[in-house]
Amino acid sequence: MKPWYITTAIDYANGDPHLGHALEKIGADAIARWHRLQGTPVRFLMGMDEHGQKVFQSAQAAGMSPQAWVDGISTHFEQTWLSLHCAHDDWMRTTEPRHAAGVQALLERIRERHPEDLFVGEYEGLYCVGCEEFKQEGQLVDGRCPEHPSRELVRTKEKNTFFRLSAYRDRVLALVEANDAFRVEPQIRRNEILSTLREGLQDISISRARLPWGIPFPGTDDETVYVWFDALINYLSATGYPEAGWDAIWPADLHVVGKGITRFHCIIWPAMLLAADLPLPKAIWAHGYVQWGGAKVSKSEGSSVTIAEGAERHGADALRWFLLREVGFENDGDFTFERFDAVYESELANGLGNLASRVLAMIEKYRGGMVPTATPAALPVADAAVDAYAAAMDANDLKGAAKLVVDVVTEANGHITVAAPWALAKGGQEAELDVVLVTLATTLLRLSVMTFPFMPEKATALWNALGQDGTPAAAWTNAKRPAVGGASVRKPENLFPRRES
RNA sequence: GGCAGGGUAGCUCAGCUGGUUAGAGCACGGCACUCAUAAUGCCGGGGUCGCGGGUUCGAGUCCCGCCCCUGCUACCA
Repeated sequence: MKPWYITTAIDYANGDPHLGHALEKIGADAIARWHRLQGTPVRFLMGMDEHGQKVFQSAQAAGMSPQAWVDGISTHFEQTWLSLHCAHDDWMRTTEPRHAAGVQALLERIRERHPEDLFVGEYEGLYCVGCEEFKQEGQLVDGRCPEHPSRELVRTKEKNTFFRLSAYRDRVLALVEANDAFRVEPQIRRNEILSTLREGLQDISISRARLPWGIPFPGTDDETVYVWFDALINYLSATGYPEAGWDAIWPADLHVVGKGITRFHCIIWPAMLLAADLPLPKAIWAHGYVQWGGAKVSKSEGSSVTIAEGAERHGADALRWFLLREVGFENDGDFTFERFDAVYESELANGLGNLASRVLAMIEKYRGGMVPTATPAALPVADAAVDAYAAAMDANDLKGAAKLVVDVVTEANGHITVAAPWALAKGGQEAELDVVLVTLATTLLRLSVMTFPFMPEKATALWNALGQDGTPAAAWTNAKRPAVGGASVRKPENLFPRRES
């Protein structure tokens, strides 16, 4: 059975991972876990983009070989994602031989199927000797390189191989308009892509002369593949392409990317695949950015919170929860410690954590730790939340799904007040008390399943506290029809301890 | 400049095709309860709905103008 194949953008090996990267990986991980929750085999790809001018320069500046430089960065990124409980199945690095093989095979395939789409042309631009790279008009300040204002820019010509992107404009436009086999989401991003396509496309240069740090361009002496063209292909090369078996994984079901790189994923990448006569990914999801006190967090130089600081505050799962619940996976959102602390305390410590604590304590106190086998009472919000949650997760509405979790917690707390189990115990109303306790335990079981994609460690702790073995990783049927009657519970350490202060 | 999306309580946001006193969560104040992580539940204070016109019996919700914010308009990655 073909796995459900999800990818994140590969990060450029030229700096440290920051919260902006983290949102993407965590969101994609939550989506991957949601599919696994339903028993679907999933393949989750993450990785690193390790070629290009800037990497080469950074390595030189650090006095290292490019490979040693990217080796260190790759390890650092992967460890960071693992520490945030992102459970990828494959870690692709564009400096791996399997990737170079995929890139060259794809180029050769395009040349074979549509030879007219690859042609030699001349690239002309303003070259800064200080930076050793071409500058765009928009990058210039007073007609000079902002990094080296004392140097003259040199108008230079370079022979490059071009990809006839313009030839695919109509087909890509039709696909994006149809929004069926190839979907661009959310809609605001789709609209941007549509307007870009309607304005028309230019052919793009896809090779670089004089840059040794890259994949050799097939059929040339000294050219390397332009880093973006190379990078996009990682999604395909990670399937093993062109080795047998790649089509058991490809096409991707979802590429998760940042809103800043939709042009590459929604226009260039499908055009490349069309040129190669290969299937297109089913969907692209472009998330927004994390801001730090209203300012951009990405690309800045440590002026904002680090991932380590964020994870240390209340734990990795709490950081995951906050990013998906408060920042969100569609629009931009703000990260502040004030907000993080407030959400942690109200929703996790006082909300979910305290609910688990009081319910488990009552089951221990009134029933010796055994969940009664009575039939649970209906809780309208919780019962409806299961389907609503599934719909939200299917739509990548992680914020909405998280809100449903909070709604269920709120309803359960209200139910306790109304049912007053302590009064039932005092009055000897044993049957009624059984119903209340099994209803609450059932709700907790549901919550442990629903929170698993967001907070896998905490969800598992709750699952185990309810006497369940293993993890809720594939337990969606238990959310729909939870059965905990007869289970032996044990109250765990506080799931979400309040902060000492 | 063009295109797109926004500007609603201290903060984060809901408000569909215009209609009774503009809503939620957090924060804040009061009350209740005791199973619980001094948690929870109930009640309450708090808003010129960016600004100015207009249409209408009636506009946060439609039209015009203006101000402000964000993104896309780049072969940077």
